Amino acid sequence: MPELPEVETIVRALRPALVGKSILSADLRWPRSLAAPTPLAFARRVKGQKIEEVSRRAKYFILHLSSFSLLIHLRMSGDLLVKEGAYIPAKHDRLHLRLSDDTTLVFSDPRKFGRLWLTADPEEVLGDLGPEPLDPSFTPQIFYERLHIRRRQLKPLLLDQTFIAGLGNIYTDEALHMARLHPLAQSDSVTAEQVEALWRAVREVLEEGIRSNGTSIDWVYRGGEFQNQLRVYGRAGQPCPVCATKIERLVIGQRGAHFCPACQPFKE
DNA sequence: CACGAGACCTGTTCGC
DNA sequence: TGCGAACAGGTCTCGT
Repeated sequence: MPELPEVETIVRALRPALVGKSILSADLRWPRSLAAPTPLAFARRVKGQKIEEVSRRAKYFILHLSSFSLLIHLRMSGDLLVKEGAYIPAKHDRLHLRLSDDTTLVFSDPRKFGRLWLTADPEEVLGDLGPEPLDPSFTPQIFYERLHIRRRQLKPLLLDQTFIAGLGNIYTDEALHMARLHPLAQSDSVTAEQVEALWRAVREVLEEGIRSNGTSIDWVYRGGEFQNQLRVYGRAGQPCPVCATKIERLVIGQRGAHFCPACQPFKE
């Protein structure tokens, strides 16, 4: 589920419920969700830690603890919620953190792809991430340079978290459509004007997504509204909102890519 | 370096 | 109704 806007939505929702609380105990219900350290060390180190702040980097949720950072990547189906009082574990719960105000932070993850890291040095996990697209330091000039250093198809490149951090399958398709660029276009052949359009589109779809509290589709529902504004994602066969041409779907890098063949013509 | 395929997982939906 | 295939918001690793 979660791309940058969904993770940002969760951060904003959970921050007031978590900051200032202490962790009384951990119940790791699916050990393989934990990337590091070992389950035993995790339980020992996390106990008694105070939650100082909650933030996000790319699609990573970050709990800043007294002496560690707990990083959580939700991958395809992960979710984080805070439950009040005595809590009955649910089927897909992978971690419970019992908190000092009689609440429980629950990491739920049906597909078990999500990962947790408890580390004193978050850079070990986050170090290879590319620029944060909504950060002021991410400029069209930097974007142009990065696009032109390599020769890659645009769609897989935008999904590459070392190239740009936070985009996933929905928002890349939406951004490429808004910028009128074909998902298979070569990164080093986009003009400065096209880069400018893509730069603006990436930021616009992410900001729109955040304003809508993210996208909720299928059985994973978070209360977001952005699914009602999708222009191409998941709309194969339906009319393009701009020109009414039928949206097409291609598989690129094993991911579905949705685009309008008229608005996003393929050259070369 | 760029790209495709396979793995990791469970659940839902679609076609016959 | 049943049953297998396809598909799903992500990322890693391996082979060409």
